[in-house]
Amino acid sequence: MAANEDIPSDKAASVPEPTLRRLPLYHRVLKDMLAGGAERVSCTDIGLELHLDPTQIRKDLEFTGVAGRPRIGYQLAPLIEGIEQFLGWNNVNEAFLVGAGNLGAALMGYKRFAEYGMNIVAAFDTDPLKVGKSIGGKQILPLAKLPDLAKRMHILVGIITVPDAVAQEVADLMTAGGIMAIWNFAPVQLRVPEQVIVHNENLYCSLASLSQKLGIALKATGRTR
Amino acid sequence: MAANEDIPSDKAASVPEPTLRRLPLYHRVLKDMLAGGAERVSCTDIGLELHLDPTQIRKDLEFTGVAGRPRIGYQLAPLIEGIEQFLGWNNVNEAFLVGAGNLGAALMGYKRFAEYGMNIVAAFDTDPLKVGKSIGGKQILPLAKLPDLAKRMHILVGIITVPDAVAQEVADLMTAGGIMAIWNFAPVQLRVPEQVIVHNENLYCSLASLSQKLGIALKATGRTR
DNA sequence: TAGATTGTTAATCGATTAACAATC
DNA sequence: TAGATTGTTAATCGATTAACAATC
Repeated sequence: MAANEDIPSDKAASVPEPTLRRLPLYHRVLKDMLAGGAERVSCTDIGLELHLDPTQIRKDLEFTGVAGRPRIGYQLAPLIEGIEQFLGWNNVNEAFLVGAGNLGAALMGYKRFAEYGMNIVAAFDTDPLKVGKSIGGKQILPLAKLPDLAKRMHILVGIITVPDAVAQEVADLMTAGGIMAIWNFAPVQLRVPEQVIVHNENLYCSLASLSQKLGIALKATGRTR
Repeated sequence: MAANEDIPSDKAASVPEPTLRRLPLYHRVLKDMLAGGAERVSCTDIGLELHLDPTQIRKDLEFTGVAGRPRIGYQLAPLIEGIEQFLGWNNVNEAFLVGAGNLGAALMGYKRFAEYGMNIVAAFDTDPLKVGKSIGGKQILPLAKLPDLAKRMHILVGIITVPDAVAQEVADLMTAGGIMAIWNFAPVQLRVPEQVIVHNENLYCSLASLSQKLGIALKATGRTR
């Protein structure tokens, strides 16, 4: 219990989730400003753009290790670079996507994922009509080949965009293939070995929050549905 | 400063966002249990399923107003009903979706949105090749018609699945049509009148969080990319 | 009865916000 | 110089977790 050292990796591990989710927002704003010809930026400027508190932004930016200068603000270019570095966007992760339906195709078409540190290198499906074709320049392969290929290519990220009923099965194939992080779009609680990171993108949960707020707002203004 | 009354609408307005996002998870688990023939459930059971703390679940469920009984737990059917009631899933909101690309098509295909209180009634696009067709039984109409139609049909929810560059323009059309809540999938900060609720579904932000965690995990286990 | 579970109050934890000295 | 902005510490706020009496 002696020390509470600032081992860098420990520090990185302790980044608050909200900070992690705000950094990409700053990144985008900063890029826009740079494109607009600016060279420097203050937290006040960013805050105005995103409706966020400048102090919070300053605290978030501190995690990147990029320093600003009092009265001057931050140099745009190094700050952008610092965020990219911190979020690991320079080390691109290769990913396999399973489920070449509409959602899968949409993700395969997100050209800018590569800029954000992820590159979908292939897709998998069980539908014989889809296998063999390609979307956005990425081949669709038979699902059965996933574990072997993942191992051979050292793929560490898997994206699940299949119907609920088969999501667990797909997750099993992924972990069998050595995949360490799963981005799961199926509204299902996946059971995976504990070292595997799962990120659930459950649209029903987002929707619930949105419609509950709308309900409250309508009630407040006296409207009814 | 006299009282701090428990006006129901005030209470509803103060539901913590995390609670709002967990309730749909409970709902799904409870539905599964009901389908499996169970009649009652304890918070311990739910917690085991979702890897969540039973006390937290109990606190969340309290918001719905459904009471459990010590030693017995909650009756499944009334609890499910209570969550649906609380989240407003009985009052289905009609929604317009703009951007009939892959992502838009995927959302139009989510058959179960209706169960979760939202029904996409039509889509809009500017692409003449898409206008006039339909996806999932929903017509694709020319974007220019949105404001009028939204007003006439009293549509209150808009979903934006267009490319970044035109998202603001679409948001403007939506607010012009009286839309009160926007579910925005474009990674863009929308400027809207302050009474309009915006929910950003920024996949880049989710991705950032996932890949940063993966980076940490790899560093911890000594692996490199 | 004994013990599991609810409902609720108190303690902890972590993130946001405020305050302010340092400084360019 | 004066004043804006950073960096950092302290205060506040809100959510999670722990504790425990009530009760079935």
